[in-house]
Amino acid sequence: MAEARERLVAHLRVTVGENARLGPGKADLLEAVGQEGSISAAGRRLGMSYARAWRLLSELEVGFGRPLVQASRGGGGGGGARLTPLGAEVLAAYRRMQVQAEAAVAAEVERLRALLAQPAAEEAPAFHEGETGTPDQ
Amino acid sequence: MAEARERLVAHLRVTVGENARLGPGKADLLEAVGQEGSISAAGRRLGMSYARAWRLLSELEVGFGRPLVQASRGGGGGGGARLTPLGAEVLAAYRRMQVQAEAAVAAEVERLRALLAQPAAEEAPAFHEGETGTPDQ
DNA sequence: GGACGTTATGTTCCTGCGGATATAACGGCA
DNA sequence: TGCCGTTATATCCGCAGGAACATAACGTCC
Repeated sequence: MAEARERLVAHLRVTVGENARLGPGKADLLEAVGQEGSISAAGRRLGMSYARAWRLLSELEVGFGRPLVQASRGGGGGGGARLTPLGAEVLAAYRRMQVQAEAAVAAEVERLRALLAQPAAEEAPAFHEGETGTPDQ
Repeated sequence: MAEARERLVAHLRVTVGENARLGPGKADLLEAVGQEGSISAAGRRLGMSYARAWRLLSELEVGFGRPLVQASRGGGGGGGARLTPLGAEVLAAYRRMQVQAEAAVAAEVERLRALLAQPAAEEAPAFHEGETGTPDQ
């Protein structure tokens, strides 16, 4: 579900507040944390180090002003992490946006794909002329 | 118009063919080339080196199988570049997708922005339990 | 013919980012 | 009372990617 990112036709990155940026990577990470119940397990599943996973979540927390993940040390299994209500809400919102954006874009992508398939159709070799709108600056 | 990229709420990156990836950076570059009539002038305007601008355009050409920009050396003003019909079409399609995606996403972004504004509303401190779905792997 | 500005590459240097590693704290559990 | 796996940091290292620089070719204009 995270590797499918390679096959998405449209990748979406949204800027919510001033510093709160959310893209496919952090969305997948939130999802993995919610499913695995652990930051380190989520990192392993996504092929990233715990340190990086933690840093990404920390960036989210800074950006949103409060934590999207609530973690605990010690205890059964050593500890764990789960999404806060805010975290779950943010993840769900991102997934909805992703679906909507992909739908909104599908037609144009299809057009582009068709253009890409065309075998070039010789274009007039004429061109040039030095009208450099605003030369140096 | 290129600096406004910082203020976009939704950044869109589309994958058209196998290797043809198009995001805000290359879209702005295509636009600048079309307006300036020169790769180097476009690079200057976007604050990137000519080498980088050329490399990005080359990536596009490889990805789409044929050039989106037609350039010429020598002549009045030293040479120049203009968008091919394909290049203009691709740029226009990307701008349309960007607008549509942003519209499709606007409502959810507004919801998220509202969540971000909320002053936290104390959340139940209860959590934990060690159900590590798929532990190591 | 020389100057000029651009295209078109290659090469070298530098820096930021990610990965790996180390360490400490934590708290159920055997 | 150790043990264990996790959270939470800090530090160091390697490398990819960008910037800067160098060079050559090109064609029009003076």
